[in-house]
Amino acid sequence: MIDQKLYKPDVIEPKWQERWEKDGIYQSDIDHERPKYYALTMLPYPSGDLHMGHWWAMAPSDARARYMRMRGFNVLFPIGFDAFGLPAENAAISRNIHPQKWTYANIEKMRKQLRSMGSMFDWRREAVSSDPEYYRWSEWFFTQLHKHGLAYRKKSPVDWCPNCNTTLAREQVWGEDRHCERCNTPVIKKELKQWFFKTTSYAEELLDFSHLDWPDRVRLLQTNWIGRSEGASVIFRTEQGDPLEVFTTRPDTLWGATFMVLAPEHPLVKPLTSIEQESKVSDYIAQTLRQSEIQREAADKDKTGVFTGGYAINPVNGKRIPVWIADYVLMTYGTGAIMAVPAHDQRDFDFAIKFGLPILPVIDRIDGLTKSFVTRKAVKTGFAEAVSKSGITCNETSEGWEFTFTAEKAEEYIFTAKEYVTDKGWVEVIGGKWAFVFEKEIIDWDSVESGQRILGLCQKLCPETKNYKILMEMLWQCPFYRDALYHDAYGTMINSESFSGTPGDQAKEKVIDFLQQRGNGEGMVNYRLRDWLISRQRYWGAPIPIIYCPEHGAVDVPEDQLPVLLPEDVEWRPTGESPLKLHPSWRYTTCPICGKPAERETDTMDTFMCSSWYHLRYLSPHYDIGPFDPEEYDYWMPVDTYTGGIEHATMHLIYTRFFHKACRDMGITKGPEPMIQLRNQGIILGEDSEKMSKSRGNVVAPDELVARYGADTVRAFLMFFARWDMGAPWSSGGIEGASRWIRRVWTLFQDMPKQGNPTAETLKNLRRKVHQTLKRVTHDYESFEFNTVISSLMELLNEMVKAADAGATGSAEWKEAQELFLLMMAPATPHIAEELWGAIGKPYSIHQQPWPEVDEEAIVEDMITIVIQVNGKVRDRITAPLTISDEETRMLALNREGIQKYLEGKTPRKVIIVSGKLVNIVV
RNA sequence: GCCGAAGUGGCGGAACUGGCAGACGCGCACGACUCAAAAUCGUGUUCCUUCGGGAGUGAGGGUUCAAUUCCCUCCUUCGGCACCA
Repeated sequence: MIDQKLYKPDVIEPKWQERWEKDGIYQSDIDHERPKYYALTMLPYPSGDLHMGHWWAMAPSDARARYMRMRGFNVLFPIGFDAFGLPAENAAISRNIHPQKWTYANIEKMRKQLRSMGSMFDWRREAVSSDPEYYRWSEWFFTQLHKHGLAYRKKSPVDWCPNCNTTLAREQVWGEDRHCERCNTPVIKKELKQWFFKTTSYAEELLDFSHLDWPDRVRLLQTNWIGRSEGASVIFRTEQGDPLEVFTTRPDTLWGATFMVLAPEHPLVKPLTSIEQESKVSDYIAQTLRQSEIQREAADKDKTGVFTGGYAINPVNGKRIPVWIADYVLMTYGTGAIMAVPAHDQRDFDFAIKFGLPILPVIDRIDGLTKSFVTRKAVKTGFAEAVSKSGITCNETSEGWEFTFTAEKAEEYIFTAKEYVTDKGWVEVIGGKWAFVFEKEIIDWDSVESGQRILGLCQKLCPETKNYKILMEMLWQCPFYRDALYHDAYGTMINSESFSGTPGDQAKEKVIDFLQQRGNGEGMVNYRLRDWLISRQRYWGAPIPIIYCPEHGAVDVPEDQLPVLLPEDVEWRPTGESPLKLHPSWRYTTCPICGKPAERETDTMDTFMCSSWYHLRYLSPHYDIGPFDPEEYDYWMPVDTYTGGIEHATMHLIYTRFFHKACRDMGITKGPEPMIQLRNQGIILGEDSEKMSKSRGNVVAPDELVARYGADTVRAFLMFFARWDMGAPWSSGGIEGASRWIRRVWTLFQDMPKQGNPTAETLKNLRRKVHQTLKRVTHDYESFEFNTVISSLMELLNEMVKAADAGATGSAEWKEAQELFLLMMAPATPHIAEELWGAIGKPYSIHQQPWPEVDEEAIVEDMITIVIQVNGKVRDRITAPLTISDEETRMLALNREGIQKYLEGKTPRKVIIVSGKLVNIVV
């Protein structure tokens, strides 16, 4: 008897796990009588140990899947392993274990650990991406994409990790020093011929989230990642006649394009480079490449660049403009070339000032800010006074006068300036109007040429300005002007021939029409998103099923020959070459078309390929006439709830959406999206608030906790101790609270019913609390607020303990309370719930019971507390029946003794009554 | 620099739609049980206080009878992007 009273998770947990497994209560099969629910948690990588992060991700997801099951859904909650990838291969190199052996041993260990969690995984549907029966279909998908023109091969510079000896996707390169995602080694560049998937073909559709219930945060991350920008492609020509295409978001500034900048890697750099500039250009290219190897990003932001010696023709005005190269133009974005509009782009402005390139404003300022700085020798006495008559005030400094006014005043100002200007200087107007007033003439600065003429005149009058190459450089020296020289807002076009005067809101559109008519360009949308590089120079991945034939090129391995199996006997040399390249018999084969000698592709696929469709393989992991059984697909897909870490927002979650859409267009899948609802959990940090890692020694091992407290306690604590979507640093002390709670529950259910005479009120209150809790818990499971599920159950337990003390244990209300309590805790702590469910004489299994219904009537409080405030401060409370009217409330409140003293005999100015809640008396 | 999220007791966190801030738990203190300790149970626990009250949700302002909640400015932390044409 005493034994029975002790809570022994190490006994009851394995007992129930075995029973559930034996009875197959978590096997999910097609059942058209019940609504389906596909709950999916992101598949783990078999690193060898199930860590706290896995539990944190999976246990609450499991609880919710269980809850949905009790709600009457036919729930599929599968699991599997993302079993290809680098760590296995690194282990092979460093510890001389075959990746396969390492991986499968890890999987075996993790299966055990996962089972100890007591989750409702349907293990019959487990899929392992490194099984030939799995990667056969990864290869098959590649073939399909290739056939439909969505997979292609191109030579391109790739990021290369010298430590992992592999290509890295852009997404796998992190930080300012551009280090490898996995091992933190700084990456270098390498040119390789690689396979890509055309994710960019789906860029526009990927921006449409209208079918998805996904967190705003993820949608925003994806939107930024895809990086759509609207503008135009404009075709310039080099002087030699080669077309030079640029992408610009500001076609309205075309007349201000005073030079061009190409990425150093741009193919036209060579033909454009003049003999004189050749060495400088090649030096610069070399320097850029070297820098990118080290820390190009971290380098100071000072613009660097070199003139090629070549020129291009601006298609709108036929102007001949110099072509430069600079590292701030990236070959990987747009066309790798830009038209530089220094007056309206910060980077171009900095570049032009630094290298003395012409700057011409072509967009009017919307704020009209106009400035003029006048030196003493430039004007006759009385100038400031004369100007002040126009209502323009000035700030006098030791060197002269600073005038700030609006564009409307400019003409009047210039008129006055003309009267007062001397032959020793000039008066300039900049910002809302660009003009220089000399004694002999007024020159509008409306073209590059007039700018140069003005500068020439200034240099004659003021020899100190001799060093300036361009007018803007001279103005830039004056700090007073800085905020008026450059802007990037849309505004009325100026200095743009017949387009001058076009309002800012129409400018872009009109210029694009004009370009289109003349065949010089067109409206265009550009994306930051790039195609997905899937080639990996590694062994432990799904082989890319391609054979290179000298005659027929890249030929797909025929479907009936899939999978291309990984050879098991490979040699490990950390040379950077895939071990597949070193394998003599595997590599050489014959062409499927002509039968002549040919070579296999030796690269394998990125593991994101495997994880892009695992949710489909779960449906029928052993199906061998297709990647999945269409019948299963039609029943289960799409995934209803997908849970996992936010860190996959821009990689996995974009790839899997792309994959689904591409497959849809190939007739393989259906519907717009693969996963309808997405919820992200936060991250569990170490107790020191740092990321858990072996090197920091702050890793919390779930196995130890399970051994000490039991899985139910660990599950309950994980659900309770922090907001699931936020995560938090681990708190080792806190688990005691969950443990205590579990044991108190156990104790309460072990106690024999006491004799007692509970009052009707006690029983009513108990029932009310039970149903209030049910309402809350139901809501919280629905909305992934797991911490308050547990805290509500803790509150209920406290109430039940009180009710038991008040003698309620023999009542029907008590019985109901016990039942509902167990049903509510069942998803969170499945083992103890099952055990106690049996103990109170209910039939096995609690996990096959329906979720209870809230009795709304039982929830209603009959007596309510109304707060009485005076001037917004709580001064008193009254208890009143629920049915109390506002007028009664008012009278009651005003007549309270405790309130009278705050009123000091004064009549309240206003009394606000919130029915049944609060009275606020304003005095 | 740009975009986004968060900031509440000693700690994790709670608070529905603008209506009693601090639920629940940890920790701590005191008490009961015990030879003793652990466990368990009970009581208390935002701060200040002259014990009347007063202050208080990162800081400052605003709207309102009433603000953790709405608006503006700023600070800090975290995440993402970053010469994106």
